Amino acid sequence: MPELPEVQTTVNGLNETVINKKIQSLWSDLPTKNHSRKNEIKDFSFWNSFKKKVVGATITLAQRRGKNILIELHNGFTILIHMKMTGHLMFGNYRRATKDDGRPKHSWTWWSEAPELQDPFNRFIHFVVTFTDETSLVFCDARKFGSISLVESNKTYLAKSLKSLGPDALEDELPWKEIKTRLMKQKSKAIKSVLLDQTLIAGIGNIYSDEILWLSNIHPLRTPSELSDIEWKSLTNSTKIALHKGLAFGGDSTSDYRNIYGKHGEFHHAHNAYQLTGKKCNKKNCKGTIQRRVVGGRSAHFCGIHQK
DNA sequence: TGCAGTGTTGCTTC
DNA sequence: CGAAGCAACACTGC
Repeated sequence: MPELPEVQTTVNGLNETVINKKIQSLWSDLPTKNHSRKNEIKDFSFWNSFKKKVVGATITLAQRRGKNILIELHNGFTILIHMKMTGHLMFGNYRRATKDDGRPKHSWTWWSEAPELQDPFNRFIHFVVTFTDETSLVFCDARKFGSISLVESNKTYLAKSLKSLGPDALEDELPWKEIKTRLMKQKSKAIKSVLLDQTLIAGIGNIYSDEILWLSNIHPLRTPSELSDIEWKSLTNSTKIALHKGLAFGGDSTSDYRNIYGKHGEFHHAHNAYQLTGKKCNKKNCKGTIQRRVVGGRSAHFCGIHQK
């Protein structure tokens, strides 16, 4: 489930692999006629105009805003990718699978000789950028929730998915007072839900919100209006710690996340709360047990003893 | 076997 | 207006 650390890991990988590569061709099995998602490649007519603008272009830079990936091209356009729940990008020597690969066509559309890129999830590759040197960037997305679109690079602020984003959760100059002011805009909602609101602060998802609240000793049902300044400072500090820890572990592969080289992240071995229902709380001297409870339609995992 | 659960976002409904 | 529910999709686990 790509959240800020996973998206940043992917963006770092893109900058290590695809910069200055020229796009030779595009393939996708997502576009269908008259898809309701206009301005995404899922819509057949958009896919045709997308190809016209992107084929022949050279990649100059990859960036992240919240959970969005921006791939800038030299020709003034930027490819916008959101991985949603199960998406991930991988780079390598891929080719269309053939009968000789010994696998049923329907379960293995693209193939790579590299052992680390031979992943069962590869049967969910739905979008492929092939470069002039015959390497490829593939987008793998089991549930097809991901979105791919195109914007003019100097008008990214107009893109629907970007214009309403709050400040980035990893922005260096984001003091606790700023976070307090932003999150107080939803002062009577559960803090768990408020942390997930991308318009208030961008990049936090369900995994890291659980970890942040566990670290800052705050119960997920507390509301912003109840928090003391000490707790706001703690929340701010914990946000940085949890996200940097996720980054240091190369992201979280609880679900199907892979980095650009096809490797798992390791953060799911380092959780203190997320999906640890029934486990003893790891907090020093805490006798609590992790419990699960639905908050604002999402599952929250927390320790009912030290999170108050 | 069947169905709840899994995350993210945006749209619809009340 | 805001909150709640649902759709997009596929697979896992009970």
